[in-house]
Amino acid sequence: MILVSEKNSALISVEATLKSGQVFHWDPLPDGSWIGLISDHLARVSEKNQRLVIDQGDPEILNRYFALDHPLEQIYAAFPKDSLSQEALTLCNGLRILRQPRWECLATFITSSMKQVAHIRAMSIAIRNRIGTPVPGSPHPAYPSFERLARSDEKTLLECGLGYRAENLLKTARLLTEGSIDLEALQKRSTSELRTALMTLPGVGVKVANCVLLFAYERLDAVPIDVWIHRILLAMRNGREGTPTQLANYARRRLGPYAGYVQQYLFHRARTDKKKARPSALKSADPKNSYTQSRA
DNA sequence: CTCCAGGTGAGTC
DNA sequence: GACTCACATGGA
Repeated sequence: MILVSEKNSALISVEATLKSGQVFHWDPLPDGSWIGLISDHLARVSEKNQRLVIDQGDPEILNRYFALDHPLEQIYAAFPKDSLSQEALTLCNGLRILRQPRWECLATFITSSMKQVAHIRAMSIAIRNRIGTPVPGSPHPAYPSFERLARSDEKTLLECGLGYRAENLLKTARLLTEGSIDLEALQKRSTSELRTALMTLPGVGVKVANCVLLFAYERLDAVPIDVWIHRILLAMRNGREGTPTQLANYARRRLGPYAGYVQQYLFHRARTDKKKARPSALKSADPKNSYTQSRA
């Protein structure tokens, strides 16, 4: 057992990080630890005193994956001062934006459209069980490479519950196999060039592209705007609607230099809120939603 | 039963 | 650019 983050005291909440809807490839074990695959690298981790404990796996790979070098103090200092952002910060303290393998992240988010987090995970596990490559000790096979997935067919993916997303995932896997786009080489491009390139792939619109930018390319200012974040932005604007472009600009200004981080805290907070912050709850004149009055 | 979910792409103005 | 609509699936 290795206490990785002891030296630099890197704060982390493993549970918030792994359950925040940025990754779908970890399973909780009865003893409180988590087992998962990073590509085909098997790892088991747990948490002690808000520090990462590596029970199994390569520390170098895991350090990088869990982004223990992200300057959380600096990121927290840059959080907006409104009460909703500050509440999310308190409730999700230690949540880190991962550095995920590009393809896995891209593939899972192509399947994410109009699906709940639990469904996305279910589809991913179905794909892994069906056409993934087995890894000894792992509860599920590794996610198939794009070359491997490209050799599959639409019928198989439909049987994994993908519905209309099957065609998009298959086409994207085939484009990558043909070499039309090199996911690794794209790392060197500017954020906007990278976003444009990703959006040429079937099933990748601006929201999925921003997820991949944030979760796999370390563009910490990228803000995916899904239905939850859309609702929150509206509340921050006192209900004032806007075009997608206007809301994106607003989010960037309002959430600051680490807008992607703030967004993930807001997203996780909203989804795990015991009060079940449904659309109606956010729009209501409930005095608890006092953040609607605050300004950064 | 209806409603919703980490949206996208095609058609249209 | 922005708006409208269809698109499969499964849980609440």
